[in-house]
Amino acid sequence: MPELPEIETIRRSLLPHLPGRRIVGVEVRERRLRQPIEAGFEARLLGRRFTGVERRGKYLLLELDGGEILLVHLGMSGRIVLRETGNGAAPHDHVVLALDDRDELVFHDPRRFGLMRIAGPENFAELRALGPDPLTEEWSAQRLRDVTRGRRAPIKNLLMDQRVVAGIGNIYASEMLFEAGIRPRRAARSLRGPELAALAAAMRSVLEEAVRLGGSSISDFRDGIGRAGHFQTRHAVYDRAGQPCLACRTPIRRVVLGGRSSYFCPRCQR
DNA sequence: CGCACCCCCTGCCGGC
DNA sequence: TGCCGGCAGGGGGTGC
Repeated sequence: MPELPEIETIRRSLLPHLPGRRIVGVEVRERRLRQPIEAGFEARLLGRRFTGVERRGKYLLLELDGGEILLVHLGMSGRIVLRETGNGAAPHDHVVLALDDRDELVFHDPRRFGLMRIAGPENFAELRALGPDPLTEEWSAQRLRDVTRGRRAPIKNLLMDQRVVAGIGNIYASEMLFEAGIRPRRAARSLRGPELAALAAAMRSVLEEAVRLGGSSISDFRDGIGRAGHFQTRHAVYDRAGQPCLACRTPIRRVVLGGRSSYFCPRCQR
Protein backbone atom coordinates (compact mmCIF):
# COMPACT_ATOMS: atom_id res chain seq x y z
CA MET A 1 0.00 0.00 0.00
CA PRO A 2 2.38 2.53 1.07
CA GLU A 3 3.34 4.98 -1.63
CA LEU A 4 4.67 8.50 -1.15
CA PRO A 5 1.48 9.95 0.41
CA GLU A 6 1.19 7.13 2.92
CA ILE A 7 4.85 7.32 3.92
CA GLU A 8 4.62 11.10 4.20
CA THR A 9 1.51 10.68 6.38
CA ILE A 10 3.40 8.29 8.64
CA ARG A 11 6.34 10.69 8.78
CA ARG A 12 4.12 13.59 9.85
CA SER A 13 2.32 11.44 12.43
CA LEU A 14 5.60 10.40 14.06
CA LEU A 15 7.22 13.82 13.97
CA PRO A 16 5.59 15.16 17.17
CA HIS A 17 6.38 11.98 19.08
CA LEU A 18 9.64 10.35 18.05
CA PRO A 19 12.48 12.90 18.11
CA GLY A 20 14.09 13.04 21.53
CA ARG A 21 13.08 9.55 22.54
CA ARG A 22 15.67 6.95 23.45
CA ILE A 23 15.62 3.28 22.49
CA VAL A 24 15.82 1.21 25.67
CA GLY A 25 15.01 -2.21 24.23
CA VAL A 26 15.30 -3.91 20.85
CA GLU A 27 13.45 -7.12 20.06
CA VAL A 28 13.80 -8.67 16.61
CA ARG A 29 11.21 -11.41 16.31
CA GLU A 30 11.75 -12.17 12.61
CA ARG A 31 14.94 -11.34 10.71
CA ARG A 32 13.84 -12.64 7.29
CA LEU A 33 12.59 -9.47 5.62
CA ARG A 34 13.31 -8.50 1.99
CA GLN A 35 16.85 -8.03 3.22
CA PRO A 36 17.61 -10.06 6.34
CA ILE A 37 18.10 -7.90 9.41
CA GLU A 38 21.85 -7.85 9.91
CA ALA A 39 23.72 -9.22 12.89
CA GLY A 40 24.46 -6.45 15.36
CA PHE A 41 21.27 -4.55 14.51
CA GLU A 42 20.07 -4.69 18.10
CA ALA A 43 23.36 -3.52 19.60
CA ARG A 44 23.64 -0.62 17.17
CA LEU A 45 20.18 0.66 18.12
CA LEU A 46 20.18 0.12 21.86
CA GLY A 47 20.64 3.36 23.78
CA ARG A 48 20.36 5.59 20.72
CA ARG A 49 18.07 8.58 20.60
CA PHE A 50 15.85 9.50 17.64
CA THR A 51 16.67 12.95 16.31
CA GLY A 52 14.43 13.33 13.26
CA VAL A 53 12.02 11.71 10.82
CA GLU A 54 12.59 12.20 7.10
CA ARG A 55 11.32 10.64 3.89
CA ARG A 56 12.84 9.92 0.51
CA GLY A 57 10.42 8.47 -2.05
CA LYS A 58 8.83 5.49 -0.28
CA TYR A 59 11.62 5.22 2.29
CA LEU A 60 11.18 6.44 5.83
CA LEU A 61 14.40 7.68 7.44
CA LEU A 62 14.44 7.55 11.22
CA GLU A 63 17.46 9.63 12.14
CA LEU A 64 19.53 8.71 15.17
CA ASP A 65 22.02 10.59 17.29
CA GLY A 66 25.51 9.83 16.09
CA GLY A 67 24.53 10.38 12.44
CA GLU A 68 23.26 6.96 11.54
CA ILE A 69 19.79 6.36 10.14
CA LEU A 70 17.30 3.57 10.65
CA LEU A 71 16.07 3.06 7.09
CA VAL A 72 12.55 1.65 6.75
CA HIS A 73 10.69 0.46 3.66
CA LEU A 74 7.18 -0.91 4.08
CA GLY A 75 6.91 -2.97 0.89
CA MET A 76 3.29 -3.90 0.12
CA SER A 77 1.94 -4.75 3.55
CA GLY A 78 4.21 -3.02 6.04
CA ARG A 79 3.13 -0.79 8.90
CA ILE A 80 5.07 1.15 11.46
CA VAL A 81 3.17 2.09 14.57
CA LEU A 82 3.90 3.84 17.85
CA ARG A 83 1.83 2.34 20.64
CA GLU A 84 1.78 1.82 24.37
CA THR A 85 3.91 -1.01 25.68
CA GLY A 86 2.25 -3.86 27.46
CA ASN A 87 -0.19 -5.54 25.12
CA GLY A 88 2.29 -8.07 23.77
CA ALA A 89 3.31 -8.70 20.19
CA ALA A 90 0.84 -9.60 17.44
CA PRO A 91 1.62 -11.98 14.59
CA HIS A 92 3.93 -10.29 12.03
CA ASP A 93 5.23 -7.76 14.55
CA HIS A 94 8.83 -8.32 13.41
CA VAL A 95 10.73 -5.57 15.21
CA VAL A 96 9.74 -3.95 18.49
CA LEU A 97 11.73 -0.95 19.75
CA ALA A 98 10.97 -0.12 23.38
CA LEU A 99 11.26 3.61 24.03
CA ASP A 100 12.08 5.42 27.24
CA ASP A 101 8.53 6.40 28.16
CA ARG A 102 6.45 3.21 28.03
CA ASP A 103 5.77 3.44 24.30
CA GLU A 104 7.11 1.12 21.65
CA LEU A 105 7.72 1.55 17.93
CA VAL A 106 6.65 -1.58 16.03
CA PHE A 107 7.48 -2.73 12.51
CA HIS A 108 4.70 -5.03 11.33
CA ASP A 109 4.71 -6.66 7.88
CA PRO A 110 2.75 -9.83 7.02
CA ARG A 111 4.28 -10.32 3.56
CA ARG A 112 7.81 -9.36 4.65
CA PHE A 113 8.52 -7.40 1.47
CA GLY A 114 9.66 -4.49 3.60
CA LEU A 115 13.09 -3.84 5.07
CA MET A 116 14.79 -2.25 8.03
CA ARG A 117 18.48 -1.49 8.17
CA ILE A 118 20.90 0.89 9.78
CA ALA A 119 23.11 2.99 7.59
CA GLY A 120 25.26 6.06 7.60
CA PRO A 121 24.25 8.81 5.17
CA GLU A 122 27.13 7.96 2.87
CA ASN A 123 26.34 4.36 2.30
CA PHE A 124 22.79 3.88 1.17
CA ALA A 125 22.90 2.22 -2.19
CA GLU A 126 19.10 2.21 -2.19
CA LEU A 127 18.79 5.94 -1.74
CA ARG A 128 21.49 6.97 -4.17
CA ALA A 129 19.68 5.13 -6.95
CA LEU A 130 16.43 7.02 -6.41
CA GLY A 131 15.23 9.75 -8.72
CA PRO A 132 14.06 13.11 -7.38
CA ASP A 133 11.13 13.36 -5.02
CA PRO A 134 8.13 14.70 -6.97
CA LEU A 135 7.07 17.07 -4.18
CA THR A 136 10.39 18.88 -4.12
CA GLU A 137 11.65 21.62 -6.39
CA GLU A 138 14.01 19.11 -7.97
CA TRP A 139 11.01 17.82 -9.87
CA SER A 140 9.51 19.94 -12.64
CA ALA A 141 7.79 19.82 -16.02
CA GLN A 142 11.22 20.33 -17.57
CA ARG A 143 12.58 17.34 -15.70
CA LEU A 144 9.59 15.26 -16.83
CA ARG A 145 10.31 16.29 -20.39
CA ASP A 146 13.95 15.22 -19.99
CA VAL A 147 13.20 11.77 -18.58
CA THR A 148 10.51 10.99 -21.17
CA ARG A 149 12.65 12.01 -24.13
CA GLY A 150 13.23 9.07 -26.44
CA ARG A 151 11.60 6.54 -24.11
CA ARG A 152 9.27 4.09 -25.81
CA ALA A 153 8.07 2.62 -22.51
CA PRO A 154 4.49 3.27 -21.39
CA ILE A 155 4.31 6.48 -19.39
CA LYS A 156 2.85 4.62 -16.41
CA ASN A 157 5.88 2.34 -16.21
CA LEU A 158 8.13 5.39 -16.20
CA LEU A 159 6.14 7.08 -13.42
CA MET A 160 6.54 3.95 -11.29
CA ASP A 161 10.27 3.60 -11.98
CA GLN A 162 11.87 4.76 -8.72
CA ARG A 163 15.10 5.65 -10.57
CA VAL A 164 13.16 8.17 -12.66
CA VAL A 165 11.05 9.75 -9.92
CA ALA A 166 10.77 8.44 -6.36
CA GLY A 167 7.59 7.59 -4.51
CA ILE A 168 4.88 6.85 -7.07
CA GLY A 169 3.27 3.41 -6.98
CA ASN A 170 0.37 1.65 -8.61
CA ILE A 171 -2.52 3.67 -7.17
CA TYR A 172 -1.16 7.15 -7.71
CA ALA A 173 0.26 6.43 -11.17
CA SER A 174 -3.24 5.59 -12.42
CA GLU A 175 -4.81 8.52 -10.58
CA MET A 176 -2.40 11.18 -11.86
CA LEU A 177 -2.69 9.90 -15.44
CA PHE A 178 -6.48 10.21 -15.20
CA GLU A 179 -6.12 13.72 -13.83
CA ALA A 180 -3.84 14.59 -16.75
CA GLY A 181 -6.08 12.95 -19.38
CA ILE A 182 -3.34 10.58 -20.57
CA ARG A 183 -3.72 6.83 -21.12
CA PRO A 184 -1.33 4.66 -19.11
CA ARG A 185 -0.06 2.83 -22.22
CA ARG A 186 1.01 5.94 -24.10
CA ALA A 187 4.67 5.79 -25.08
CA ALA A 188 6.45 8.30 -22.87
CA ARG A 189 8.20 9.90 -25.83
CA SER A 190 4.88 10.54 -27.60
CA LEU A 191 3.68 13.05 -25.00
CA ARG A 192 3.32 16.59 -26.34
CA GLY A 193 4.22 19.79 -24.53
CA PRO A 194 0.76 20.50 -23.10
CA GLU A 195 0.41 16.88 -21.99
CA LEU A 196 3.73 16.98 -20.18
CA ALA A 197 2.70 20.20 -18.48
CA ALA A 198 -0.65 18.69 -17.48
CA LEU A 199 1.02 15.56 -16.15
CA ALA A 200 3.62 17.47 -14.14
CA ALA A 201 0.81 19.51 -12.59
CA ALA A 202 -1.33 16.40 -11.96
CA MET A 203 1.57 14.60 -10.26
CA ARG A 204 1.89 17.39 -7.77
CA SER A 205 -1.82 18.02 -7.21
CA VAL A 206 -2.76 14.34 -6.77
CA LEU A 207 0.11 13.64 -4.37
CA GLU A 208 -0.52 16.82 -2.37
CA GLU A 209 -4.23 16.12 -2.08
CA ALA A 210 -3.52 12.53 -1.02
CA VAL A 211 -1.12 13.75 1.67
CA ARG A 212 -3.70 16.29 2.81
CA LEU A 213 -6.23 13.48 3.26
CA GLY A 214 -3.78 11.22 5.11
CA GLY A 215 -3.15 8.74 2.28
CA SER A 216 -5.31 5.90 0.96
CA SER A 217 -6.60 3.37 3.48
CA ILE A 218 -7.53 0.56 1.12
CA SER A 219 -7.42 -2.64 3.13
CA ASP A 220 -6.01 -1.38 6.39
CA PHE A 221 -3.40 1.35 6.05
CA ARG A 222 -2.87 3.34 9.23
CA ASP A 223 -0.46 6.15 10.04
CA GLY A 224 2.18 5.99 12.77
CA ILE A 225 -0.35 6.46 15.58
CA GLY A 226 -3.17 4.36 14.16
CA ARG A 227 -5.29 6.81 12.18
CA ALA A 228 -6.84 5.86 8.81
CA GLY A 229 -6.50 7.98 5.67
CA HIS A 230 -9.29 9.14 3.38
CA PHE A 231 -7.91 9.56 -0.14
CA GLN A 232 -9.44 6.20 -1.15
CA THR A 233 -12.80 8.00 -1.30
CA ARG A 234 -11.34 10.21 -4.03
CA HIS A 235 -9.97 7.48 -6.27
CA ALA A 236 -11.25 8.30 -9.74
CA VAL A 237 -10.06 5.14 -11.51
CA TYR A 238 -7.97 2.88 -9.26
CA ASP A 239 -9.79 -0.43 -8.63
CA ARG A 240 -12.91 0.91 -10.38
CA ALA A 241 -12.95 -1.35 -13.47
CA GLY A 242 -16.44 -1.48 -14.98
CA GLN A 243 -17.73 1.38 -12.86
CA PRO A 244 -18.73 4.66 -14.50
CA CYS A 245 -16.15 7.39 -14.95
CA LEU A 246 -16.88 10.14 -12.46
CA ALA A 247 -16.55 12.70 -15.25
CA CYS A 248 -18.34 11.09 -18.24
CA ARG A 249 -19.96 7.83 -17.01
CA THR A 250 -18.00 5.70 -19.51
CA PRO A 251 -17.00 2.39 -17.83
CA ILE A 252 -13.47 2.44 -16.42
CA ARG A 253 -11.14 -0.08 -18.08
CA ARG A 254 -8.46 -2.27 -16.52
CA VAL A 255 -5.33 -3.31 -18.41
CA VAL A 256 -2.14 -4.98 -17.19
CA LEU A 257 1.15 -3.13 -17.64
CA GLY A 258 4.44 -4.45 -16.34
CA GLY A 259 2.41 -7.05 -14.45
CA ARG A 260 0.38 -4.43 -12.58
CA SER A 261 -3.30 -3.60 -12.94
CA SER A 262 -3.78 -0.19 -14.51
CA TYR A 263 -7.04 1.74 -14.74
CA PHE A 264 -8.22 4.46 -17.08
CA CYS A 265 -11.24 6.08 -18.68
CA PRO A 266 -11.13 5.38 -22.43
CA ARG A 267 -13.02 8.58 -23.16
CA CYS A 268 -11.36 11.10 -20.82
CA GLN A 269 -7.84 9.78 -21.38
CA ARG A 270 -6.12 9.74 -24.77
C1' DC B 1 16.95 -0.39 -23.64
C1' DG B 2 12.44 -2.52 -23.11
C1' DC B 3 9.78 -6.15 -21.80
C1' DA B 4 7.74 -10.45 -20.57
C1' DC B 5 8.36 -13.35 -17.20
C1' DC B 6 9.92 -15.20 -12.85
C1' DC B 7 10.73 -14.77 -7.70
C1' DC B 8 10.04 -13.24 -2.78
C1' DC B 9 5.41 -13.83 1.16
C1' DT B 10 0.83 -13.91 3.51
C1' DG B 11 -4.05 -12.89 3.43
C1' DC B 12 -8.36 -12.37 1.42
C1' DC B 13 -12.06 -13.02 -1.73
C1' DG B 14 -14.95 -15.19 -5.15
C1' DG B 15 -16.15 -19.27 -7.61
C1' DC B 16 -17.13 -23.93 -7.58
C1' DT C 1 -18.41 -25.64 4.17
C1' DG C 2 -13.86 -26.10 2.20
C1' DC C 3 -10.53 -25.84 -1.25
C1' DC C 4 -8.16 -23.39 -5.00
C1' DG C 5 -6.82 -19.84 -8.07
C1' DG C 6 -6.16 -15.12 -8.58
C1' DC C 7 -4.95 -10.94 -6.91
C1' DA C 8 -2.93 -7.32 -3.67
C1' DG C 9 -0.01 -0.73 -2.10
C1' DG C 10 6.66 -3.34 -3.12
C1' DG C 11 11.19 -4.39 -5.48
C1' DG C 12 14.54 -7.29 -7.85
C1' DG C 13 16.33 -10.63 -11.11
C1' DT C 14 16.69 -13.21 -15.58
C1' DG C 15 16.81 -14.00 -20.42
C1' DC C 16 15.45 -12.51 -24.91
